Amino acid sequence: MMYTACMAKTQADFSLDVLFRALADTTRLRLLNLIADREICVCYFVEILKTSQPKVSRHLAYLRKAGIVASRREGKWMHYRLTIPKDEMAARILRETLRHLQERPEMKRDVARLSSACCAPQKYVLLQGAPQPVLVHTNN
Amino acid sequence: MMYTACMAKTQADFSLDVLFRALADTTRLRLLNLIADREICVCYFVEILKTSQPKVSRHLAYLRKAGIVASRREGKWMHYRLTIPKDEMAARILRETLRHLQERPEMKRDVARLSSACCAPQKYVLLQGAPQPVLVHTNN
DNA sequence: TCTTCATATCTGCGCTTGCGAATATATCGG
DNA sequence: CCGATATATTCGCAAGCGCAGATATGAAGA
Repeated sequence: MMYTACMAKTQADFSLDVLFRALADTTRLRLLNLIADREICVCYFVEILKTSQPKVSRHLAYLRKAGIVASRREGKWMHYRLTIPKDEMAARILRETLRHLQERPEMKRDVARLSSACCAPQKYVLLQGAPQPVLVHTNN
Repeated sequence: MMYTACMAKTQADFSLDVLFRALADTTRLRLLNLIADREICVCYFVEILKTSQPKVSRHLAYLRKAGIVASRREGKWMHYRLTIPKDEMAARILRETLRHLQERPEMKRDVARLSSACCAPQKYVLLQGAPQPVLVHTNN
């Protein structure tokens, strides 16, 4: 039987290493940190991480297939948000990880850059007219 | 500058994704679970995981380079033990992960098999004369 | 020194992953 | 329908990883 990351979402056969593979990349950790407590659209990731749009999309797709984020389309824009895995242990580890990430200087810097980009989107050509990130309540 | 996993041990430039890559494999998770609270020699891993010795050695080397385990030679035998990373966040995530692993049925089964192998090593040809695992105190 | 045992490393192969570049899809306004 | 914009996917390549099998190293004993 072929085994893909997206099949690991059920409680019974979830294996932790799927989660860890998803977390084992700096770009994805930065994305997750930004996404942790707000719904945010792709163009902001591109702007904050100062990287290419396909790269961001690819990593977001990876996280989506791993069941950690979900997306929602609103017109031209795609909004991404965190989805806590059903598996209790995975959920705990993910929450703990996000909590720790938020203490890291580089991660704080990303969030700060996001705020300033939202306050002055006219400075960022790509962000003009883009829907602003929205803080959400998660059971952190 | 070349960047290798073993360089990530210092507090300053430690990146979490190194830890996550080390955890992103089922064999390594099983090894870590067995190693979590005892010092144990390679031949037991081979016997419990029912896999090849080179495979076990390779994964142990991977964990060693990631700074998660350390080894000690005693005559012919190599003993492996857990080493909590210096980085506080990595340490916490690792401890939390190990705690969770211990609740998983497959992981419990491994530990049970280890006990029975230790109680009756004469049943296991490869383990005759091998030094028995020793429980250790970690700051879990 | 020769042999044996325990463990580590190397070799070659296939699979996965990450990347940039190019291209495709989807939505919107005209 | 057409062009522009936002995002996703595909392609080709290079690097990394996991594996089995073979070989090397290191320690102990005859």
